[in-house]
Amino acid sequence: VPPNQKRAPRDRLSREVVAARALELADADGLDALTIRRLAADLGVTPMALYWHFADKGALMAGVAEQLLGEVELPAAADGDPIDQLHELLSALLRTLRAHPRLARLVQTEFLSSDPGLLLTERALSLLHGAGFDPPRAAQLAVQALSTIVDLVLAEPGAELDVAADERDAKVREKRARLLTLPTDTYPALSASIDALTSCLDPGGYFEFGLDVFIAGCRELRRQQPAAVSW
Amino acid sequence: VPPNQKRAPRDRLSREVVAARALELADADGLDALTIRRLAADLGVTPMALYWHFADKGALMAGVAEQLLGEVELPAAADGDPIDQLHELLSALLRTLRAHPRLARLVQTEFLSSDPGLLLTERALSLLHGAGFDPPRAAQLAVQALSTIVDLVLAEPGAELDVAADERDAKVREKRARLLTLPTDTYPALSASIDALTSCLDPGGYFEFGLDVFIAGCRELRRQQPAAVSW
DNA sequence: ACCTGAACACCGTTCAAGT
DNA sequence: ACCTGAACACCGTTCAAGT
Repeated sequence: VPPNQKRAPRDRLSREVVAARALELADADGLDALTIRRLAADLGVTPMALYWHFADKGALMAGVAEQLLGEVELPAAADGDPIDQLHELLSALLRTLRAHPRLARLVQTEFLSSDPGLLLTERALSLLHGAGFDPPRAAQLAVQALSTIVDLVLAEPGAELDVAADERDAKVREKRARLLTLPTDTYPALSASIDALTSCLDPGGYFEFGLDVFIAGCRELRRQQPAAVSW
Repeated sequence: VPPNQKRAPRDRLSREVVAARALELADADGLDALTIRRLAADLGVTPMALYWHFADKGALMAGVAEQLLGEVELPAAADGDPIDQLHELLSALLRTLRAHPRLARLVQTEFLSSDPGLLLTERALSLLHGAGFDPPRAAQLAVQALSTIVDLVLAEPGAELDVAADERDAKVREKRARLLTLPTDTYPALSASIDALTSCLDPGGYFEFGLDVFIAGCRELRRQQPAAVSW
């Protein structure tokens, strides 16, 4: 529930201001709280006003995803190991998603629905091809790479992204409490991992390690690939 | 839209039959089509009847996830390389999710909310600990492993799991058509990968490769870990 | 071109009541 | 214990109308 700051009283709407406000709203209260009607009220306008700028809710969501992915600072094209460059590309995406963790879930399905998303995919794809993967494998790895980044953000221990910020602590405590009731004889490893599953002492290390698993997998599988072919 | 097969006329409801029918409904028409009211109508009962068996929709969803994860055939505990065993464990999950791809998205958030999910997590966790990862890293990798499997199912090219089965082909064609309009000079790699992004010639190979990336990453990072400690 | 207003179909859920 | 019935608050969206 954000401070109901009405925007500048009576200027015109546009795709950009609608998407930008939607992004703020979802940042604060979560994706599920982002409804046409709430957003319209927040913008001081009738729900139907939004339908002038977006065909339907799906288009609005795509617009929000576009806005978000537009914030990713694509690293300059360089030479050197393509897998190293992929690592940097994914880090750039990660930085943006970490700034808007509640929107990560949305982006998951919208990488191919806007220019910034397509550009990101293009870069990943081209780097993986440069690394020697054939077209279907490069395509698969590109998608999997982006998904992995999204998942890391969504699964950060203790983040609880599906509730509003002020309910987070309560939800974490409840989750911990439930895990603490588990019988330690049937769930020994789990019982010993409750802390690690419900809080993140070192977020930097968490994200680095998660990204490294994927990158290490790519490096390893590259060796088993035939030499690069042009497509 | 499934053939509206009313169930046996007037027997009692139970958590199990409700969850089972919900699973069938979501299998056929997708998760978004699984509403309390539709499910109730399908079961020949008032919406409110379901609230006797489940506290709210979230609990119903958790029940469906439990039903689904209960179908996973956990491999017998064995000795041998723990990472090999993890591979088998993940393959078992993959088999179940491939049989119910539209439910994969649901399962993503419910691994820790039912016995079968907890057992799966426990096994993964314990194998990763056995492989030499410290508790926080083992916990992270366990979660990441399960997420990776889910993502592979969700992202299978051409699956289009968010629409009903009979709309799938139309949606794939539309997606292809949109990608085909992209300028090939700014999206060269993407333009060359349209087939790979919209259809899966060899699903078996797709899933095997996707799983291998993760497993290879685990093997690689294990070397950089200190020796196993007990916790 | 841009927005309002009223209406529709659908949703999850509460609360009281039936058997 | 198990289910119904009526009601409420909220959704996305259509359609006609205003300026």
